[in-house]
Amino acid sequence: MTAEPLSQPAPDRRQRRRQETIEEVLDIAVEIMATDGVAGLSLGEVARRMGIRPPSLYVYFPSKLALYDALFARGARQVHDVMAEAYGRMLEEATSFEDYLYTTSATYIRWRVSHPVYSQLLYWRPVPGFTPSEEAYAPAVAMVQQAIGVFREMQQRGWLRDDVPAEDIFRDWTVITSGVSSQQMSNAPDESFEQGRFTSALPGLVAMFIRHYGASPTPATVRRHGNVAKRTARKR
Amino acid sequence: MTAEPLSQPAPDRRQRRRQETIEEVLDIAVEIMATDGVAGLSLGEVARRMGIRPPSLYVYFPSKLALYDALFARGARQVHDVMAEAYGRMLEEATSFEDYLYTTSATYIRWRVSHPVYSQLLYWRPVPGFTPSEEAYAPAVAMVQQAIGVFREMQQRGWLRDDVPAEDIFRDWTVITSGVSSQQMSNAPDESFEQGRFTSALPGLVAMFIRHYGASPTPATVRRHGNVAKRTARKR
DNA sequence: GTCTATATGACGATAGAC
DNA sequence: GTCTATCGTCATATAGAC
Repeated sequence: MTAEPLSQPAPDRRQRRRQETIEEVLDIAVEIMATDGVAGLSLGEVARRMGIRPPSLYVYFPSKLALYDALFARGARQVHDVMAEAYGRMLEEATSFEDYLYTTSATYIRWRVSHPVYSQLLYWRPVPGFTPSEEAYAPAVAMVQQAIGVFREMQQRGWLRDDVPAEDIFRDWTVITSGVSSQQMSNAPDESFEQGRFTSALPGLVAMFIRHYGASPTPATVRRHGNVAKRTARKR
Repeated sequence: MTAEPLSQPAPDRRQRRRQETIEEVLDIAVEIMATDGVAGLSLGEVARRMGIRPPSLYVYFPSKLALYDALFARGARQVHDVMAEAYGRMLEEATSFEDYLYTTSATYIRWRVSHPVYSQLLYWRPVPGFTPSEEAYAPAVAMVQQAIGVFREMQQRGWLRDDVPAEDIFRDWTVITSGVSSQQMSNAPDESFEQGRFTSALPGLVAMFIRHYGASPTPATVRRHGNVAKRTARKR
């Protein structure tokens, strides 16, 4: 019948405090991986930078692999959220397939090159013995499904060829986006998205892709979504 | 004045024996990295599999990083040699830019997906603190220069647009080849080049690339190198 | 060139006191 | 939830005998 004594914080407050500590561990882990490599993460170094002793970390993570899994989950959720926002917004705002494709893929590539640690953990699997759990991986699956759904919508708008399955067109586009990200991070990791020697090739690659996969607009499409005539293939 | 005693082998023979041991170390190191990850290589495990003790390895490599450097050099030289052969042969045999581009890039991607360990070491740098020496890196530089030179030759043959620098066109093409390699190794590393879900997209990507960067053949070009009319952009 | 012995240290993880 | 103490393992690397 009495209120919670001050020395025993309410469960939700304790929970929140715990979550804050977990976030701090993840932040510091990312910092360490940025300098020592993804596989160079060590619990001792995390504890040292937090000003605690290594065994205390086991209150929050049962093992080092569990920490990697939490990092994977965090990265997958972040990129999912960023892309879900971009997909949704551009579905409303895009005036052409070129507009849609450039904006969303620039968002994706910018995230990857500005989060190289997550990018390596999520896409390159450099940690021996670590495989992400199904829960951690789920946002990545959702992101792909949403992206394919948007490509289908593009086909229905008449912005995209519909004689090829949306899955295949999307697969080809992932080759481009992952190629730009990979080349930029491998060859010039210190260049920003704006000045990168590979990221700056993106507009040209979008144009190439649309010349191949873009559909000629019907008059109805033009009326609904504006003039996209510039996308039409030039005769050589 | 006397011949070399049997217990003191001639210097060249000793040298050869030494080189054989070095090659064995490299072979076993690759085996270990294939299962334990590139960063999971350990000298103790190498020694165990060779049936020797860890200190004996220091006769051949002064440090673990030196071993990584030798592995990098070996991989860079291998892919250089494979590609130099392909470039040279296709310069003579190719009947079209499509023919040239598909064959050489298939060679490159096949090497990468069938040598995932070297591919990670050369392109993803997963080892904390390791940077390849200039000598080890040299074949990679030579390979890029040769490839750009071939693209220039393609421009002179009239197979490739010459209103864009060969360097830029080649950069765009590396985005495609590294994208296919990266996606295939990340998402389905156990699929072969022939049946891979991304590698099998290569012909379509070649077609897309040529639709954008291919040049219309002049009559003289056709006379010299055969009919390439099929590469001409279709009117939509 | 190979060995034994050893220096030196990090690592992940657990037990149990407070 | 944090600590001390510790276990067990493995690592790279060196010294010096044979």
